[in-house]
Amino acid sequence: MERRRRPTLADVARMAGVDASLVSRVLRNDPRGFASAETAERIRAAAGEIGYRANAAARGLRSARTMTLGLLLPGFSSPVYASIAHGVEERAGEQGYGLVLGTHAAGDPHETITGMLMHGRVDGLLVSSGRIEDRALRRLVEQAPQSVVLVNRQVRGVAASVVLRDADASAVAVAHLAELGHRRICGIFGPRSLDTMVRRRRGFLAEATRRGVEASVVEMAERDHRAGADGVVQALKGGTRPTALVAGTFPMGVGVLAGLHEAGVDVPGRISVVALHDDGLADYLVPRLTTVAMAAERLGAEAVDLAIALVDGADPRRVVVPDPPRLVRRESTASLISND
Amino acid sequence: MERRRRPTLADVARMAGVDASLVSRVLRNDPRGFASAETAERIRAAAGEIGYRANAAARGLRSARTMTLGLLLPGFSSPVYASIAHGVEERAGEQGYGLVLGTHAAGDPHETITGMLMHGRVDGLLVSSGRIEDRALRRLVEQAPQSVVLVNRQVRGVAASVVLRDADASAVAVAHLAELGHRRICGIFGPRSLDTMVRRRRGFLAEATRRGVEASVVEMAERDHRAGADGVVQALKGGTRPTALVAGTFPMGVGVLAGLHEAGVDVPGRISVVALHDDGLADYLVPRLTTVAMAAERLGAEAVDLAIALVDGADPRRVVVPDPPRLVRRESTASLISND
DNA sequence: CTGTTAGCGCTTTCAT
DNA sequence: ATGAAAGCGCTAACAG
Repeated sequence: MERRRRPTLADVARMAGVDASLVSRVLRNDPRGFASAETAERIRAAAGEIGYRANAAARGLRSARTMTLGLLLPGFSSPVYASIAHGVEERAGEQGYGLVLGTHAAGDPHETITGMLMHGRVDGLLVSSGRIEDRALRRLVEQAPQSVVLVNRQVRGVAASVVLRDADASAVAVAHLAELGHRRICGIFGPRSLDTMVRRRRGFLAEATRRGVEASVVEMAERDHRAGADGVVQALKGGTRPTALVAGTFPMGVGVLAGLHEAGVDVPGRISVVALHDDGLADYLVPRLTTVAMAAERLGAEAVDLAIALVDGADPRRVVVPDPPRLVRRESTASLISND
Repeated sequence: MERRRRPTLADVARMAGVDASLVSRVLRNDPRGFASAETAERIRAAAGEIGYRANAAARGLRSARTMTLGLLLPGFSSPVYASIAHGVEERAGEQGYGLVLGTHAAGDPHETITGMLMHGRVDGLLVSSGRIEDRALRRLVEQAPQSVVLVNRQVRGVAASVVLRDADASAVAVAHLAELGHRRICGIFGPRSLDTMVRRRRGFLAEATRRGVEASVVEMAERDHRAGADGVVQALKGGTRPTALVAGTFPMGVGVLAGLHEAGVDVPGRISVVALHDDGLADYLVPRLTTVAMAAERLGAEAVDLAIALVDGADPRRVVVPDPPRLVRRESTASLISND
């Protein structure tokens, strides 16, 4: 079977009886080179007929722009990453950018990311991963300061980042519980090596103090289902006997529910539970899980905008997505009926 | 701030006192051009010192190979897609291929995919999505028969595809339930427009027949949490009074559990539940969900291998991942204690 | 309004 | 074992 050659600019030019450069300008709507309406039409018709598509490599080589962004994720497992990826993809598409995905489930993460950037495969890189060490990131940014945006993370020495209002999200959770009458609340968070966790924890403690609520914190090494379930054991073991639990991530919230069920504790009868970050799954848990929704998709979108701005020469900056965290009340929280 | 130019082959060549073409050969270990050990060492040293990285666009332009594969997904939500993506990413990495991701959450899916291929951004395309219509796929394959691999899907007229043993997975679920003594089983599946669903349904009915079990089927328009929960209502409404339910997907299984809880039906006391496809979440549901695990990651890996083979000129073929579906017994299934 | 020219950085014959 | 030269397909500067 003959594999026919992909049509090139020259083919279109020949067909329309004009020069290739004119075809290039017309097809890109280059403002510096208007063709007569008639010629333009002829060119477009020719291009359409033979199904011309500009070769991305040639274009990239010439213009030193790939119109592609890289997104580095730790994996696809967590719903937050799924949301971020979705937001990134959508916004990138709107802006005419393609998306190269890298998870560093496999191989050396630092090699993966530097590779994408250094080979010129992408114009900018969105790094949304807690697993890459701060100093690797700083080194990378030294080499390519105009190309790296941190997503859902802040690192000293990296000037371009986008984060959510994590502290406020915790505050919303605590406020909700306090209004339901809870006076002893335990927060179960992930490791302090993640700055999201640091902010959520800080917001949690601050709001508790503000409201005169007794707060305790359990710190887990991970932030997945298991960490939530294991965290429950620790939360119940202490002498504080909390009547409400705040889970630092959505998966932890799922684990907390499972852990409490395992321990024979009724939710929300005896203990109320709120998780930070919302997900569609919440409606199908038993009981339906009350959450604090944050704008994870917008986080991705803002990161894309920032990355493109950097590529265009703008100065790096730190963005906080302004959307206020929003309580999604379901069945895992209830008024405290004193049971001391 | 001076943005220093990225080093090129010529830079390395100048530094090592040789020609650029030699540098190219040495750095790629081109078998046709051996340099003396000493020269090669000098070249490598120079490249290392200035941090030379081949420009992907130039390389792609010249060699008409991008060393990049495209993966089209409907989204990141479902755990199966997450697994497939993970398998694809890992295997692509091992083979030296990059990965361009496209979901068609945004925009016209057909445009998204043809675009990636037609602009020469990718050497091959893995399509793992039920949302693209068969005829769009056939049209695409006509244009680029050596570049498209269907993942977890088969379409008439598309010769390259990789699928799992869906029918066998259903059979494993039915066999398990039959062995526990269940004689009336209802399967809740997604739409018949998805060939995975057709195969799972067929396997379900075949195994039921083989074992002399009374089987009924509920067909839902979707295959997500909600479809599972809604499916339960239908399953319980009929006169068949099943003692066990098979959910066509993992999310449906989650929904089934939720729906049964809502209906006040004890699992596994009154009804047993099995879901097709496994996920880590299963251990954190109430009750822990029994599943049939399929090799979704390997599905992705096999798709990558097939795509690369096609690019290298091999003939398209249909692959069935041989790994047998495997029962993961948890708490949502139990022996039938007669309750007629 | 349109054509000419040069060259992005690399790989690949073909010489030597 | 190494070099010279051509060119992948496109865009951009400059002419006209």
